[in-house]
Amino acid sequence: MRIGELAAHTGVPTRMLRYYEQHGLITAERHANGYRDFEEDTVELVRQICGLLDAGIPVKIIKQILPCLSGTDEIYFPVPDPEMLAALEEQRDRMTRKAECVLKNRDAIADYLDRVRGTEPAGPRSA
DNA sequence: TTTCTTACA
DNA sequence: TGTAAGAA
Repeated sequence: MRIGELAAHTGVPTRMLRYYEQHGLITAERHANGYRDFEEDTVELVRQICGLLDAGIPVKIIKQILPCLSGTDEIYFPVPDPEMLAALEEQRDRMTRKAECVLKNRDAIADYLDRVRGTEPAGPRSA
């Protein structure tokens, strides 16, 4: 599929998709006219990359764990390299802190909404 | 119309 | 990341 379609399927702007490709996060074939041709699988890959990026993981690290991403959301290292493990531990901690912050803000917003709406309806909250 | 590259804000 | 220009 072309970049526009991939963008439509993933919600990621073409600008970023080209950026991902530049950094080797995703790959694409080329049509005779120069247009990029992405595999169907790239849709899932882009979603995984987004998740990682949203979690605050730098492209540099993503490049390292990319070959360890299975078709789903598993991450495994056949041969753990100490440097990478250290980087991953740091990322894990950052994600933990970020998650706590997100939860905190979610509750604050949910609380505000409940009060503004008067009382009854408590919006859908997972936890 | 859509995409390409390069470059600036 | 968004947007612009010129070409295919």
